[in-house]
Amino acid sequence: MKHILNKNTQEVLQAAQKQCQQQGLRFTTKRSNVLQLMLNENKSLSAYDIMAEYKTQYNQSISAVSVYRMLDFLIHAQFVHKLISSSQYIVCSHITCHHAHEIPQLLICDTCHQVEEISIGKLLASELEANIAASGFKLQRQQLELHGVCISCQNLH
Amino acid sequence: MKHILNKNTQEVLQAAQKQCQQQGLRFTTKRSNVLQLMLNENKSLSAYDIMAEYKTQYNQSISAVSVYRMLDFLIHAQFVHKLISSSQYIVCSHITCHHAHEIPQLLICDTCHQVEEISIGKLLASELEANIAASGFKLQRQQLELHGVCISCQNLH
DNA sequence: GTTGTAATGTTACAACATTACATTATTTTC
DNA sequence: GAAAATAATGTAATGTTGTAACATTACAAC
Repeated sequence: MKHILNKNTQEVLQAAQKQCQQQGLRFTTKRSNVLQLMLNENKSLSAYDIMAEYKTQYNQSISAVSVYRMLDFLIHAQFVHKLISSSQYIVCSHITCHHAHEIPQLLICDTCHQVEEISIGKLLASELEANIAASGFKLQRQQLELHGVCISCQNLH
Repeated sequence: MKHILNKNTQEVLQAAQKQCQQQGLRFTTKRSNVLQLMLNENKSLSAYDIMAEYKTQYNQSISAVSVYRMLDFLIHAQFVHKLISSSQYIVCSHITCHHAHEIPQLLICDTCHQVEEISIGKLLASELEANIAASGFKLQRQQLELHGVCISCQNLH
């Protein structure tokens, strides 16, 4: 299944703001700045990367704790994914989409840190779940993170 | 597919020793101790857990650095898996098996830290790979980590 | 404007991991 | 078997990621 992906940063920011309004969440300047910063970088970033970039781009110091809190907010609002496997953070590719979010399957390039987000097909998802249910196991986090090298980095050598 | 799983600790240790001999790897006392310790605990452990357990079980202090080095060794020898998502380590369930290792699918219980290792079916694996190959992405780490609650912990409430 | 709640700041620290260099143990070579 | 080479382990310092506890500031509701 192919989705319409994020267009420009402004559009995504406006969509985010609108969604927050509708849900009664505060889309503060700093939260918006962090999201904007992450949209500009086209790759996953650590919390400390974000802290440094914030300082650079907005000429204002921000503490690590604040970054983590803003990331928590953005994750709960479903604007950002945490990559557990690399302790990094990336904007969700589907902020401007309106369909329900499926199990995200994240292809993480270990060379350039770009992340491609594809949704796992319904069939595949149900097979995986059946495979798991056989053990009586109850899934919590539904997110597949797969590490490798993206097509651009393969071509570089 | 169901495999014969590890039997008792002694048997696994002997199998490990034999495999090291065949490959010219040194299965030192401390490496063996660490593996034994991990076999005794029926759950995943952090490097610092292992350090503490080592002290308790062998009445000898060992540094974090050494633990990490021994874990590296055990991982390369394919005796141990690293759970990226929780920064913990667990003995591979297939040390005494002789078939080629398939993509491990690890069901990690977030309550008791027990890990069930099931091998992903060939069909499912090829579907996943096809899904990924469509993006030109080249997989590196082939390990699926799935978090949830195991059947025993569900029954406890 | 006062008050209550949410957001952010500050400080301290916990947990996980690596680097650099020293020392010890084992193997190899002669 | 002694010297040299290599592998394993020890020690100290530090880097990275993340959280806890509490203070302060900003904003919304009344």
